[in-house]
Amino acid sequence: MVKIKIKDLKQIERDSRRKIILHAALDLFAIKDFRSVTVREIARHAGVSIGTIYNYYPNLMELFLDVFLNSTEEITHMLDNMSKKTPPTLEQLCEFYITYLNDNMTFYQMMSHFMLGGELSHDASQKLDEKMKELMNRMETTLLATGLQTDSRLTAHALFSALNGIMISYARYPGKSDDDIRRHTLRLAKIIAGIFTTSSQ
Amino acid sequence: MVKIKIKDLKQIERDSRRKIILHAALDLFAIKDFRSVTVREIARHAGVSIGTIYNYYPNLMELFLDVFLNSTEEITHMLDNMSKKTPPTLEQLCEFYITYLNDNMTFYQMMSHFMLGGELSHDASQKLDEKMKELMNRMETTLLATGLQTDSRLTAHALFSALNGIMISYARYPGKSDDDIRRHTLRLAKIIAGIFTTSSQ
Amino acid sequence: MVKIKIKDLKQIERDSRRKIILHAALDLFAIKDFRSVTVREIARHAGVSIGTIYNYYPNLMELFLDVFLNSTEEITHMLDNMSKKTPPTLEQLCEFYITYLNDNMTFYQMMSHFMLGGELSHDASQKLDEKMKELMNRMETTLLATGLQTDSRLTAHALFSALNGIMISYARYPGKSDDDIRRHTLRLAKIIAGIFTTSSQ
Amino acid sequence: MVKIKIKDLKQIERDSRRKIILHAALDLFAIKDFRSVTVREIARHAGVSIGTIYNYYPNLMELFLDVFLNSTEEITHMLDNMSKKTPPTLEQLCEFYITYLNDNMTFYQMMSHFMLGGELSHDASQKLDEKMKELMNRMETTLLATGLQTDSRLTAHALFSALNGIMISYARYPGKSDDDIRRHTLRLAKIIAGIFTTSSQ
DNA sequence: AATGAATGAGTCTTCATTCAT
DNA sequence: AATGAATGAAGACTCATTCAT
Repeated sequence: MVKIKIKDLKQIERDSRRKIILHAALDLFAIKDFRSVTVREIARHAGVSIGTIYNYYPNLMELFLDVFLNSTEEITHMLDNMSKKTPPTLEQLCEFYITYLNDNMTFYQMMSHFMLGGELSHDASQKLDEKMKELMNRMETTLLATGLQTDSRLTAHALFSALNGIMISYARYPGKSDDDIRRHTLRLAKIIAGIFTTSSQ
Repeated sequence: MVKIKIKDLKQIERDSRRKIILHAALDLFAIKDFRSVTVREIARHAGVSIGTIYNYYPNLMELFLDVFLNSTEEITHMLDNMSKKTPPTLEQLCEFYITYLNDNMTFYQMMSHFMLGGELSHDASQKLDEKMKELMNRMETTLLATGLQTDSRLTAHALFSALNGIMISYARYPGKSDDDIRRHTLRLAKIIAGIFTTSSQ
Repeated sequence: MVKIKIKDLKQIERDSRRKIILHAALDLFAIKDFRSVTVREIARHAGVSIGTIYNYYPNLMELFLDVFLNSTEEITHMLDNMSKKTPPTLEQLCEFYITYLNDNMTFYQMMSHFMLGGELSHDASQKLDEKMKELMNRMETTLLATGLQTDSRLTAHALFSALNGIMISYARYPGKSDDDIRRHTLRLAKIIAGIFTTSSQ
Repeated sequence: MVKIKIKDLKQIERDSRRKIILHAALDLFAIKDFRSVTVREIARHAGVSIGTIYNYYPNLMELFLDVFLNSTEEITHMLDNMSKKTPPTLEQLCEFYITYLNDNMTFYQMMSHFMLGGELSHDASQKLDEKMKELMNRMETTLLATGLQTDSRLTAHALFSALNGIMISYARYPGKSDDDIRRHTLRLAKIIAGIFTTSSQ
């Protein structure tokens, strides 16, 4: 009994330290491109040693992936919370997602990175796909609620694609402020929502 | 008279060597992630010295950008050629673009890179935007031909976003062959085309 | 208690390794111009990796500066040791300094480098000036002991200048052996000493 | 007859182009450390091609040396012109030389470079020594006029050394303006002049 | 004589990862 | 479990000089 408790405590401690590292990384991504963040920086920012980082992650990529997966989870949770009161309309879903992307550019950069070039271990790949599927489920649910009759899964993919694509087109617009970009990408999100809604009905 | 000819010849030679370098790079991108291609590799592959690379480009990024801009131009040209006979339908346009992306994954990776994190010089940024606009023009034209009445520019952006987004979602699908991915992304392209067509009419 | 000791030991080890690097550099300077010594050479000569060099110095220049500052300190210490028995006469001081310069040509080259073109960080600049002042103090003391009444600081500067200048004029004399140069510069040192002595009294 | 004239004209043209290159280099040295000036820069600034530079100088070092020797000659000429009216006092000589050094820091940097590390060809070395001797002659003459009886050559060397040394001590004084440095080095020059005068009499 | 593109050896520096303590 | 010094492969880029035209 006592043993189990200690074990649990240890696990809790381990988890919390892991979270500290995670958030240290996240903090840094807010101020610079994640590809240029170094282990040393993360260690210093987290107040731990470099070696400790490697006690929690086999390599940097896995840490980055963990940050990404956590964001994906966060999005899913937030969507679920939204749904508790009233299921969101397609437009609300799109707005929410684009707002999240604007607030977390790193999330989008990482998605690009992992979905395209990322050399992921089989295990990591598995986890990634799982989280993505959960996110896709929420999109499909909303699409179905909108009245979509056929190909709901494919259409969810198309919607997901469309929303992600918005950032690629507008995240970097020369001479525009962050606010301009936010406003513009939201407008595009509404258009996408409108098109998918019309065509669903 | 002779002088002018010599000058021209020099320019031609310069252009052709530039192209050799460009294609050497392109070749390498076919077998490995462009971010991991080195100057040395490109030089060796092009049959020139490292120094020569820097005689044509101030740095690696500019070379990469040139490769990207050339691809963008190529797409635009191909679209224009298609249009000469019969203006393409929206579905044809989408199919064409996704096919191109499947054949040139590097193009998509570069787009991600430059549109998101790429530290471009003002000059480079300018060129990039210009080429993107030209591509957007073609999309808008097709959308208008489909019967779209309002917000044609914004809708073109939305379409462009949606198509680009397809790759992010499916370029890397665990355990799927290139052919599977091609088939799948094309199916998504058709769905997107369908949705945009329906909503335009 | 034990902890403190371990800490101390670590510091000692760190200092000693730093010294190893320092002396490896110094060794190399004896056989070739310090501006042409590479990190690789120093690393190999010190028996450490290149990375280790950068663990101790942020860049090559700082290492070079450290070598220079150590020499300056060495001179100051040697002068202090000389003074313990009997304060040196002006002539002895001049002889000693010129002898040191002959034995350590790199010291003089570095002085030229850092005092003229060296792009030093503010911090480095500070350290440099501090050490130079300490050296100047010794010169001033000896001048005062010689009977100088006025402008002792300025005169110390003038003396320092004059001695340094000797090397610029004679370190490289075509067709002369090291011994010839040593003899010649020492003769000039004596003349300088004589002039400053006469004029002080 | 005609042939000779053409030959002469060619020589004149050659000389004038050489001078253009020389002054282009000199111009650049005014704005940046001579060690960081590249052949390309000089060529561009002179309005000639890189190849042309190498038609006039076997390598960069020789060009730098030429710049240096020209400066030395200039100093000698200026001293001779001063002497035409009234032979300068020792103080005037010192003031003049230090003023020149302040106005032409590159001259001093080059002197350091060539006298210390410069890998000069035998021929170049010869030329260098010759010019230096001529400069030394002027110093000796003035010293003799001041009343110096013995060791005039050695004392001239000592004087030369002392003056040169002034710059090494003060060319880089942290937080001082160019004007401050000029004033300070001139003050030191006067002290040197005073000391050498007193001791000569 | 003038040109300037081509050359490529050689430089400093970075940084993920390891492993002895 | 935590530490952080050591490692060293690898990269982009420079620039004096050459030489075919």
